[in-house]
Amino acid sequence: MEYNFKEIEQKWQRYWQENETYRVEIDRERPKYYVLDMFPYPSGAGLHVGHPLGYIASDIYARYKRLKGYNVLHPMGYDAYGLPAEQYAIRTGQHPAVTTAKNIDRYREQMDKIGFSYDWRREVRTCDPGYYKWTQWTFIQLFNSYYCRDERRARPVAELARHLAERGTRGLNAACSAKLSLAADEWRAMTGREQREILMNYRLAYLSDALVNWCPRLGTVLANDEVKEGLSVRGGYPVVQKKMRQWSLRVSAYAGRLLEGLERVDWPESLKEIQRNWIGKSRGADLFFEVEGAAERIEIFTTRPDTIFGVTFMVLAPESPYVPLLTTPGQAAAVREYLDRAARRTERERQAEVKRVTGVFTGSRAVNPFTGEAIPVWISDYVLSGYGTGAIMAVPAHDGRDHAFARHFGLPVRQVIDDGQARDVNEESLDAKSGTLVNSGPLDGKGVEEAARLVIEEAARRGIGGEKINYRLRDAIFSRQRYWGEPFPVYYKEGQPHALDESRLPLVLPDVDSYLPTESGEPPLARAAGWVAPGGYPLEVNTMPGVAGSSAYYLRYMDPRNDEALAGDEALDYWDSVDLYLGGAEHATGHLIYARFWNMFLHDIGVARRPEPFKKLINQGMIQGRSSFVYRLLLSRDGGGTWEATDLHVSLGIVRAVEALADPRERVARVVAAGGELPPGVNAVSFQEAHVDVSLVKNDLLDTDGFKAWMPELADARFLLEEGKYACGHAIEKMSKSLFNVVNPDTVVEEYGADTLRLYEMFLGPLEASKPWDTRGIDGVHKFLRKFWRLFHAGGAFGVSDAAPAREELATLHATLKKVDKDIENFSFNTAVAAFMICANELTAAACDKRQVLEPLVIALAPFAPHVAEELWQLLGHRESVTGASFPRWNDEFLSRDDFDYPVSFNGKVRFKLPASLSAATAEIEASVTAAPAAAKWLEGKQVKKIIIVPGKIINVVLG
RNA sequence: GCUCGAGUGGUGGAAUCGGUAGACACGCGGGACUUAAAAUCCCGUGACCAUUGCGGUUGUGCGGGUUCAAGUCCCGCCUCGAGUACCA
Repeated sequence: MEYNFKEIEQKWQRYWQENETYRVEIDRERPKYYVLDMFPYPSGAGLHVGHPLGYIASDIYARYKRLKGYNVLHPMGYDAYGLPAEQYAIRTGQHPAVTTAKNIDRYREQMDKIGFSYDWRREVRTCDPGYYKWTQWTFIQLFNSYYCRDERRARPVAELARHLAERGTRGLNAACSAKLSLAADEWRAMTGREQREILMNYRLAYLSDALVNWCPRLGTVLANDEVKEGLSVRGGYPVVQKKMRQWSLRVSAYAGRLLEGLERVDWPESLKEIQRNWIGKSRGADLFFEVEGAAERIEIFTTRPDTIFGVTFMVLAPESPYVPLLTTPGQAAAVREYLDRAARRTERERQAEVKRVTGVFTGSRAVNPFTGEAIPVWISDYVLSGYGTGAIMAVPAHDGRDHAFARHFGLPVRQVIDDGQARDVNEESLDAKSGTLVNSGPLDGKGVEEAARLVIEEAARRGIGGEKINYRLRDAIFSRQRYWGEPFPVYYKEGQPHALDESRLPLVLPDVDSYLPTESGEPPLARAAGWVAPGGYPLEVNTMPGVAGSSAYYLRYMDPRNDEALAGDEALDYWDSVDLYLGGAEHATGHLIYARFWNMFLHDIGVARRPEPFKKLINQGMIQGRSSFVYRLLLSRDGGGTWEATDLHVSLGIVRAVEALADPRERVARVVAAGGELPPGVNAVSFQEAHVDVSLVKNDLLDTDGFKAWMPELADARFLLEEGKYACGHAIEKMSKSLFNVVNPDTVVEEYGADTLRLYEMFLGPLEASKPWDTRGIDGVHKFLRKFWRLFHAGGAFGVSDAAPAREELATLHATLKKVDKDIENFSFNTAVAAFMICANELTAAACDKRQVLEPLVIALAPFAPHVAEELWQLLGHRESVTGASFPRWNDEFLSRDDFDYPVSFNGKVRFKLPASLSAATAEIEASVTAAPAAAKWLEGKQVKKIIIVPGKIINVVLG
């Protein structure tokens, strides 16, 4: 019987569906394990072979854990809100829900063909009202919470209001947008409206006028992680800074906890490093500078308080609130001109011109609190409004950027730190944080660290500053001016936002007649008829960003149909948190920060059971495309002045040979020699490289008939072959439709089967590595499956022997089981597949058909190639599914074969275990030691526990 | 610029704790079976030298170092990739 993968795979996929084999429920008798994939955005292009890489790996692990006896939660769903469906709606008028549902069906169909063990009853879609009810619910909890720094957790805003009523801001240590100081009676004297305005500064979801990334082409604001190098990540459109009234999440309040939490999770070090840099903790001081002739004090943040005696000027960000307060009438015109120019520039332009120094003097002077010296206050866009206080003290001698500014505007430079090397700080700044203080009055002679400490102490004593820790992480802009997203559960009363009553959730996304902004520039939701809360109050017309729906979906999978809570207590207690999360590293500064923040908040309010949502995380690499090329011959009759195209396509080897020649006549002759017929008068040849659809290419050889049929204009194509074959060129590029290098999993499944696809994706290389999809080599794993199948079908028909296996056969089996077990635990799936291949080769060579050997191998192979495993298991006479949850066979007994005294490890290394000392060694070992006198000498008098030898050579000696 | 990571045959990659470098697979060469093809199986395959025979030399980006022993550890470079980018 042949290995008929098509029949087998359809049969078992149907079986799993009909029997709900992967349905999972809470089971207190068994330990739980939660394996999660990052859920996909269902794009119109469908899945290509790169997408399932992580899904296959997590599926193998989930199946393996089931065999180990765990109750495995392994769900899948869709991040269904997003821009492409909305843009498609704008173009075609088709409702994004229709587009999305269609794409989801296609994704599901493709995934089903690969044989995943998801519990599909738990599927979630972020655009489903039953799902986003809880996204909206969480938003209301954020709106009604503030962050208490003393308790380091979120607390109800109602408690904050009580505190303000009793004691004002005294004794209050809370994350806040502004520096507020308020007495209790002041608070009590306020109107309700005024009080709400104050509270808005504390809420974890808050509305404020913020400087935001506005993308005119997309017609929406974007969060920092959605902008790269001044362009939108989606589409690559320019972004400008704009002041707008927007919702934000107070992620910055959690910066410290987000940083510390990284130490408790098992994530790739590189990913943690990215998050650490993004959170960007820096330790320093904040200091206040008086301004001559003004009541205002300028607050700055510096990491270098030790350089305070070197401050020769100050700089404000153009958007700084100090700017209007400190601009003198004489400078007003110049300042306005500078601000106008700064505001007009896109982020991209601003970043491109980093090296160009620009700025303007405010006319005001500040006073250095340590020297009493008056120093000018400037404005420049090299100071960012979003970091620190948006104002700095400039120390040109010890900061490169300040130095460039001082040089450009002729401001003084004063060295206050000496690193012991002769240098001129007028030429180049000395930025290193080491050396001895000079020109610094009482600090002279001190080291940098000590000086910094003394300045902070002195500032604190005088009430003009103190130690300060600053984070780069900023609050997340949380509203989008788009249609296809969660509506905010918010209405406006007297111009102020109020949270909708929870009983009114979900607030369902209404239909609109157009997905474009209104004439007055309002988001599409403003078009919805009757978009008002009870009482006629207008509802919010912004929608939430993508991260809203993707920040707690892993909790919802635990209890996806619960209408009373995000997830019930029983489910939360049992499933706890995600044990293994698999996804791409590109989400490091987006989803993976927001999800941690969101989860920490849900933990604070008693929903999530752990502060960290994802215990272990693995990044699967990207799969790139491998493009193929054909080479069309171009010829010229005037020595290369003008070229004319031919329909002759030349095989790669000939192209290479011709291109290696410099002389045009030799090149022409080479083409003719290869069999190319050229019209008379041709005196130069060249080639035009063109992408060819990779489905027409196999092992770099072109299917020439298929090529002719590919496009009408190629129907008359002719070929210049090598040994009867046309060889294509290739290059590694992004997998993309326009490069004709997209490979769909369906076509691979069609040709080789799902089990081959699964094995091959794993065999391609380490999970974390980025690698190109290269179909050459897929035959190798397919051959393995056929070989494995044949072990059970030695005489053509199925048949295994119940005879006792030989020692060698058992040794092969046990080496394989051990190796595979270890490799799965280390997520080294490529070497696990290799171990199966070695095993199959050895058993084939031994013509082994013993049940005792083959049966355990079926179990071990089941996580990787579940379809063929099920079929063989059934042929072996079992009724129970080998991949079902009720099949926990992968235990110590299954693996423990230490009783084998074979001194053979997997790579064929020979290991002899010796008793306590060398004197007890066998004569053979002594002979080896004699053959290596240097080693023997070194061994003299040492207690030896173990010696590893190869013939005539000692490789490892373990001392006792 | 700063931070992190990686460089191994013709190719993808293995060597998991410092212990026979190149597992496994592709490709390539040779052979068996076959009227033939497919499929399958066997042998060879880092480079150089020697092949009448065991074999010898060299080899993991470059230059040093530690060690009985280095792809692996240390120091200094080179190249490539990723993240970030005026973060005071």
